[in-house]
Amino acid sequence: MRARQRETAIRAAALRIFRRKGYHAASMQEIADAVGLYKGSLYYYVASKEELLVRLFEGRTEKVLAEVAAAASGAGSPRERLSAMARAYVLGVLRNLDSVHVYLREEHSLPPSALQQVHREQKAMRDHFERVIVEGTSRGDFVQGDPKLAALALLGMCTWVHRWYRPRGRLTESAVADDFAERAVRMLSP
Amino acid sequence: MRARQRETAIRAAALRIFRRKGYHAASMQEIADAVGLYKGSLYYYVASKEELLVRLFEGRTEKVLAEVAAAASGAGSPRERLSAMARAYVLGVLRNLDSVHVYLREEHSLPPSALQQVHREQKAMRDHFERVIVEGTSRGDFVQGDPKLAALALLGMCTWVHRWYRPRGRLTESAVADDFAERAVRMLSP
DNA sequence: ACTTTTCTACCGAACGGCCGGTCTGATAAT
DNA sequence: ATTATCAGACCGGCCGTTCGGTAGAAAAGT
Repeated sequence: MRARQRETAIRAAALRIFRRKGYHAASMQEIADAVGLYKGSLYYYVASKEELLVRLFEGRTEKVLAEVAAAASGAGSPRERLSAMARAYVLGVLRNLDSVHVYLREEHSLPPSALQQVHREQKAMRDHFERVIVEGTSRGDFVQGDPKLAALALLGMCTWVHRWYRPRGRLTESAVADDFAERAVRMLSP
Repeated sequence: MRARQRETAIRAAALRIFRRKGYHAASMQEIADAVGLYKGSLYYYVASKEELLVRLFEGRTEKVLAEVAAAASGAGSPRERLSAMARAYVLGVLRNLDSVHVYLREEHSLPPSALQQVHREQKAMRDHFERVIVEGTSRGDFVQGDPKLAALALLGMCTWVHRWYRPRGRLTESAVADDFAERAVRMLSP
């Protein structure tokens, strides 16, 4: 009931503020102000500032990781699958800009165990791409080359959209995702 | 004389520490410890923590910006020039990993005027790439497409190397730069 | 040659302020 | 009456910053 909404509101405010100012520069007071509470009252919902940050990381990559995994092991040629993966990934980034910013920027403000989890997720994402790239290369669909480097190049290109995309700008999320999916495939095609 | 060395040492320590912990999480005490001074003594060399950060940004992009500009307006086909630009850019990133990390991560810890300067530099870099891409496209060397998006994709891919490159790892700086230069061209080739 | 002053580089204590976090008594809802 | 929720004062601690002081070298005066 009300408590649930509060908790959601607190998390949402924290995410917004952490993105804008960074975790360390943000104060619990600001978050409290944003949800209309006094600082002390936050601790009814949250054990600590750090725990709040950790919670913001939890489950954030689940959805896009699942989508990319599905595209990776779906039907179609490696080219088609890679395109779908890139598209899903870019859309995942664009639809969660605040999360992505915090996820990438505050990684090392996390306690060790949470950091490990983040690294596992990132590796899982890389592995999906690498697998499809290897497969496509062995079939001759993709140019020869270091598949690890290829995956990193691709993910870099797609991750970076979070730094320049403006939600109410010239381009829709879909337009960017489509364009980048095409580029991803072309980058690997002979 | 000695003062000069101290100042250099302070900046170097600050850069290292800002990269490892982030600007706000780092304390003047740590920087003082790293150079063997008391934190109060730092203020003999530096007006404030913020000024220290600003100084770390100063002139950081000058060299690579000049190299990329030279490659952009050099001889050769757009393909060759773009390749040289990407190579120069990647090398610039790889050879200044600490600076790049701080540059990208602490951008918005800067006072407004310094932030403006950073944005100008970033725009200048984008413009160089965009110009060559437009030229190559009009000559038919590159595929049709949004040149702004192309530049952003390319720069994203190349900038992202700072997140995964390990100086004493498997790959030399040159190997990565060469590989990425090739990928950059391929991404735009029909 | 010897004394005195000036300057540089640094010390180290202290300061005000804000931080994350705690505590308690009041309030509002049931 | 009981319980869930919150207001607001409060704490210790660390933060960036200031500042009076000083050792020692260099420069100037005699």
